[in-house]
Amino acid sequence: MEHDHIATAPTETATRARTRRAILDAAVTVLSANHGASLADVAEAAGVGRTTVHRYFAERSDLVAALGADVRERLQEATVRARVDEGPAPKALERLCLEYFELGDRLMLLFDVPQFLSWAGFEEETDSDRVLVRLIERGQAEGTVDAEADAEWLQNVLWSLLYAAWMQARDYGTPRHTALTSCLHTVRKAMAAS
Amino acid sequence: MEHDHIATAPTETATRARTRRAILDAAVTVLSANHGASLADVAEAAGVGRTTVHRYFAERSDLVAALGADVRERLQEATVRARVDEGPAPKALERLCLEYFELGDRLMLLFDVPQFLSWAGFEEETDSDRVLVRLIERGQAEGTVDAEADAEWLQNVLWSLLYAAWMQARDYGTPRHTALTSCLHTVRKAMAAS
DNA sequence: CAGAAATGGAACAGCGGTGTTCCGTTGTGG
DNA sequence: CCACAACGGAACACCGCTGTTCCATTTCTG
Repeated sequence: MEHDHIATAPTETATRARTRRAILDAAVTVLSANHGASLADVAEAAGVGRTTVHRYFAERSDLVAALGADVRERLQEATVRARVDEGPAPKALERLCLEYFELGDRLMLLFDVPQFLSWAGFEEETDSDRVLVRLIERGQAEGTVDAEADAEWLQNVLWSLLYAAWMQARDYGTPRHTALTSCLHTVRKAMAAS
Repeated sequence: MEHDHIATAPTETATRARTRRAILDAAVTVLSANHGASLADVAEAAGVGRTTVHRYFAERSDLVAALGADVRERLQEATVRARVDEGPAPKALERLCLEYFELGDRLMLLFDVPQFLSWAGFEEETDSDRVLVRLIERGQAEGTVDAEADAEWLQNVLWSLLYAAWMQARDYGTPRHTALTSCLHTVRKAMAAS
């Protein structure tokens, strides 16, 4: 046994950090396109040997877990950037959409492979999820967001529309900017107070 | 070789028709829950031997193809039942949502595994898809549906929301009726003329 | 009830992905 | 420049799924 990839305390080399990122990024691309892709596919996409992938992530589940952690981290950062507590709720929701949309393929993983986050993070509800629900509830209290709809449902609506927009940009040739604009338009209408 | 499962002309026995349905139904359930499920899983869910599954569908791809055909057929029937050409577009859209929602797990397959339909049916756009787009365009011409949004985008919106609603009923404990009501509410708002 | 239809299950070979080991090669940093 | 870290690739055993064959058993049907 005696794996050298656990990367514990000793300052992880810059080299290692780079290849690690390359693998994770490739994994996002490959796995978001095909959930059942083999590790060889990931390795090839990362421009790395299959062995090396195993050096960094002993088992497939380890890669998935790391992927989950990575996505969750970026989600967290995006949430912070959106400054959800500032200004009217609808504007904050737009900022949030914008930031989340930038997550790109990682968005697909979040949606398609709930195991990624539930498992890896163990927590069913991400921090970001809670932030989003609270934002919606704030809007409902403000009277700027539809209070007739359940906050959790509206949360799902937002995710679904983001997913739809990204898929439209990915599978159909729609330019990302166009898809995002449509998405924001619909989100605005769907969430607006009645 | 000499397979007896091709089920050509000779009036398919009632028995065979029943087990065939059992397998297809089980496949919908199992595969919608887990795309990578084995044929043994499908067989077990259908209360049938793995051998029997292969007797009806020689290869996995044959099962998938039959599944695609089945789903497309039901989609077609649902579309007819919705009488999309009658009355104002928004009402017709609601009827369509209602019918599509009843497709249940089959909905997930439609969404999650586009290959199912694209492949099997070979046609990228289902008949039902075209009907939906035309309905939306009719509404836009009538002035009863948001004309600022692209019809194809609104089509995706409807599918996404249906998906979200079904998922909410499936994964979270939300009663189907509640989920459907929320869904219709949001669809109405999202599609409404601005 | 007898024959045919339909099924279940065991058993088998083949395939592809996985996880691991070993060793030779590259390249990075002190 | 030289030692050590990092990597690539071949090779291996293992496992689960697949597709197929064969035969015994159950279940329709005339």
